[in-house]
Amino acid sequence: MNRREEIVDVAERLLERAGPEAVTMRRLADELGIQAPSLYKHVAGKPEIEAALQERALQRLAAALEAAPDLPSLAAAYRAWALRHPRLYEIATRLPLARERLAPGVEAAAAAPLLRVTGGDLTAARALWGLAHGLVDLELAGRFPPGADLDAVWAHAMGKRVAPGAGAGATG
Amino acid sequence: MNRREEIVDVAERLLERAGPEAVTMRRLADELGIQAPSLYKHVAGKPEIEAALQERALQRLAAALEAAPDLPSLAAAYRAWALRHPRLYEIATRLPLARERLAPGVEAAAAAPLLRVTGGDLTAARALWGLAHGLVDLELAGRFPPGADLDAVWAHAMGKRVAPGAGAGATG
DNA sequence: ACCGTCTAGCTAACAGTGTTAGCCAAGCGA
DNA sequence: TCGCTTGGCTAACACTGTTAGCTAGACGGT
Repeated sequence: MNRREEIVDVAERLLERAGPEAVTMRRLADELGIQAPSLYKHVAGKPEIEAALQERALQRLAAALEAAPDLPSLAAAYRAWALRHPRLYEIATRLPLARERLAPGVEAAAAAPLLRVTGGDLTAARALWGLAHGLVDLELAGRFPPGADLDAVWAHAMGKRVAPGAGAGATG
Repeated sequence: MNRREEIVDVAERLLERAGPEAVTMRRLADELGIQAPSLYKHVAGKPEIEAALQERALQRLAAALEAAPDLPSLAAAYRAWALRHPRLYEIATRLPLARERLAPGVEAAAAAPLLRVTGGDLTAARALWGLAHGLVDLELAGRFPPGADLDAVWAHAMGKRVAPGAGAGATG
């Protein structure tokens, strides 16, 4: 339908299949059978495409966390989604949030599952987010030594809590 | 002395003063009064420069953490250094570790302060790193809402621990 | 049926990126 | 003095995002 959405679709496929450096204006145009400058008839520039991808990634992440009933399963879901969609996770998380371009409610929707698990405690939810994000980010960057038992790290981190009154639980 | 080190020096200054997108081969050459291709007489390519910067950043971070006696002051030192040197922190942490190019001991030196604070517990140290890194990374990316009380988040996170038997402590 | 306008494509071009090839002057050891 | 190595140089290539300007076709109004 919308050519703009078509462009973002292609960008998302390209990002997941070939990595961020493959998401190039000319490559996008190729994939659509047009020339690169024609993209600018539908999109202001590459940053706008990236912002659209970021919004999608946040929505996907939020959807993946929605079903988790408690802290351990939320942690597992968070990590699992990030590992399955590393490029999307990166773009969701590394890019400074373009809050103006972002459709309203997207940020809140992504935050909701964390807040639910901390019983509405905002500070605890932010700490939990930091913890989960940090572990995932370091794992994705290959920063833990090759043999590191990350399941144990997650279990330890979530078991020792961050959220008040949550129980311990193995993750993988 | 070594022209190679001179190049990395300039790269570091440029990175901190003008941001990563300013660290360009031609800009580096300009700063040294030579032409860009001449850089390749001393350096294999840009990735090598980035690896050298990453190594430096790790050493600087390790030095900043060295003096911290306990968990709360370590957390404060970690956050303070990252906020004061956001570009260096990024390059230390975002780049996949080029372990071969890295001088031996650098990684261990950066990890040591965390391990000390967790009483040698490797799993706890990794969880702690994940927590600190996640909080810092999200803060640097501007991902917490404008009014968020991050001091409280740090206090909560570190107070509720991750390391066994550490006490609570305000951070800012 | 014609006229005008808007849409969505096109080519050519620009400034910038990392990088390679090939030339050349200066220094230095045998 | 010869020859080699060092560290510069210019020119060029393939790539990046982006702009200007042209044009074919569709659509609506008179």
